Amino acid sequence: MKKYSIADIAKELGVSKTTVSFVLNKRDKSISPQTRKRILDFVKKVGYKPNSVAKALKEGKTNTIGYLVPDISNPFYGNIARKIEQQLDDTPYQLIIGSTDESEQKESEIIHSLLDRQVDGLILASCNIKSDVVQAMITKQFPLVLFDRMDQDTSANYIIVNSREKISEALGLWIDEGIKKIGLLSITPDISSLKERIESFKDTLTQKSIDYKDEWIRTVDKDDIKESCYIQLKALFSEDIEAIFFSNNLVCIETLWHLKKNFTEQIQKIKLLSFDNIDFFDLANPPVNSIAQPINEIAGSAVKRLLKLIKSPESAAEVITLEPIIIIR
Amino acid sequence: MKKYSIADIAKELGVSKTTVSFVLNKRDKSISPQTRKRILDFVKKVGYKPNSVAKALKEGKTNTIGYLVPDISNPFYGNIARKIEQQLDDTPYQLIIGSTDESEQKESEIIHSLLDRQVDGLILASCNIKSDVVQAMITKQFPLVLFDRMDQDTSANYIIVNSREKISEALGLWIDEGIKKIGLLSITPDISSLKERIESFKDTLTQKSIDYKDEWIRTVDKDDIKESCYIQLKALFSEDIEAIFFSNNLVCIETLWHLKKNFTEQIQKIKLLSFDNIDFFDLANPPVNSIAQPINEIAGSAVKRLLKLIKSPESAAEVITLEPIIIIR
DNA sequence: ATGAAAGCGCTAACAG
DNA sequence: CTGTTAGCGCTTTCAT
Repeated sequence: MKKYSIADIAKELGVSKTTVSFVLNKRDKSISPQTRKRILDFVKKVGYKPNSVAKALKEGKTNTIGYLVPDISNPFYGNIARKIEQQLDDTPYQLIIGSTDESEQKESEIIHSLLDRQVDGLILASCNIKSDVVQAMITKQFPLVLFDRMDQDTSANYIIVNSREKISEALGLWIDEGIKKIGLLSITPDISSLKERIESFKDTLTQKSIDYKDEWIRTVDKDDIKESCYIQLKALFSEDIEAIFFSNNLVCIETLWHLKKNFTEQIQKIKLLSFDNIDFFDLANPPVNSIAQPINEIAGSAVKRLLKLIKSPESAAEVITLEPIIIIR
Repeated sequence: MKKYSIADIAKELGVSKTTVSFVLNKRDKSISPQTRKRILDFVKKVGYKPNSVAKALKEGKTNTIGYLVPDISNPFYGNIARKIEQQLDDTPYQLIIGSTDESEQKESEIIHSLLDRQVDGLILASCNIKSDVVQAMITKQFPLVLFDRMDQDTSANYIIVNSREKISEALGLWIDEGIKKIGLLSITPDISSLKERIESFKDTLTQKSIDYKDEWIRTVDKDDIKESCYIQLKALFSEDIEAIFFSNNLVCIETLWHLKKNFTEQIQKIKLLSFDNIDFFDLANPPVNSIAQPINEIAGSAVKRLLKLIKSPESAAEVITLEPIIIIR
């Protein structure tokens, strides 16, 4: 079964490439029904498939979009990938994915590769928005949607989640119950969203006149999560903390593990609230309340915005703010 | 900052495209050092990047490979995706991913699209290996690696996991403890791997002279997991089952949920073993033993085999069998 | 209603 | 050591 090109078909049928191309692209108006039928029949018979690479070269458009995140196997990014795919389902676009491993170097390499491949747009959770590559894309008005992380100094198209109010609301629930000693555990807060969550935590407590000590706000070293988390937890428990807020699910998961292995006596007492939901929090011991990022909306807005940008790359930068969802268990 | 092509560079520098192309592709041998330097400097200055689409058209090779699975947000497929990416890291290849949703129709559409895009190879967890598209790829010797599912009638390149022995071994542990009444819960077993796991279960019990009734082997309807799982569990518990083996993690997770919500009295008694590991099984109540598929090896073998096939597509079909790992908790 | 031909950006065989 | 040129498969303008 050889591979047919438009030229092959044209030759075999004794017509011109133009005619074949017209028929294939439904610019039929000017083609006689007989010719059209002959072409269509032949195409079906030999199972002709257009070569999208050639088309892409000609049209300067590949109908692919890039999706670049720190780690595609992280459920948060994985679920968004899935939703993006679904959004793209009835468009001609297909997704190229990449994981950066939080390495700026790797991010830059992949972006370059994606750009060389002429992707039509990019959805990116960047580990450094200030990097040359990212800044260059923005300057050149390359269709780019940033999510999950934000840089205040950089005006661009963002999809961000407003953590402030929901964090305040969720903590308020505890405070209403009479809980006073609330700790915070975060992974090294080197990206904007984590910092914001920590700020919101502090602000909420201040605003609701709940005292807290700086020792109750602790950071887990991201290069040694297990050990570091253990140390921080020990510190928190020694202060008789009643409840812990986690700036993301990584530390919370680790904490659940330590509770089971090393702090069983705490399980009945401690209350947990994590930013970023995972279904398993429902089954955990103790159950974990969470503030879930709206995966569907993030994916939906990102795609919608990106397709718009691909159509009109010069449209003004826009920040889309989404609300997370509190899940009480 | 305009976009430069090789032709532009050649013109600006008063040399020919060939010269530029040679320099860029390190076929420098015949180019004078001065010319080379001039070109290299200019290229760096204007930030020239080759257009891979044009290159792909010319060379008939896109340096992309497809990864098509039922659901990229499923941790099993997500983790494999990640590992594949890592394997591909120091090759020129990039991954295009897709989710089929277990729909043959969707699978076929995406495969067509990938083929039109001239992907150089495909790693596929097919929902129907007997389908026309898949069979056509095999016939045409398109570089294809199948994993996770197998069709006995189809000779092709497979990466499969040998569930038999480890299932037998893991069940043996229970039997040695004196456990006699073991049930099985599976999602509708419409793919080869699930069927094999169920067979292994039966064979093991028979071989070890452990009686079981057909009512202890139950199927959860995949279109209504929650409700159906509840019904099947009720049936199992009414038979005073002591332990349950799950053919994959989906049903096991659902069961953990039901145990917590509807069968709390069973939590202390029941033993669980699931095929497919997730880290959370460690934290679950009760803890879940599991038989983990060797994610790294699957990804590694798949990539290795595929790259080989891309180089020599006519090489004979090969079935690579990997061993899972028992995790006791 | 149909065809000829140019051109997208690149590589490489061939010529000089 | 460097340039000319054809061609990858497609779309599209301009002729006929």
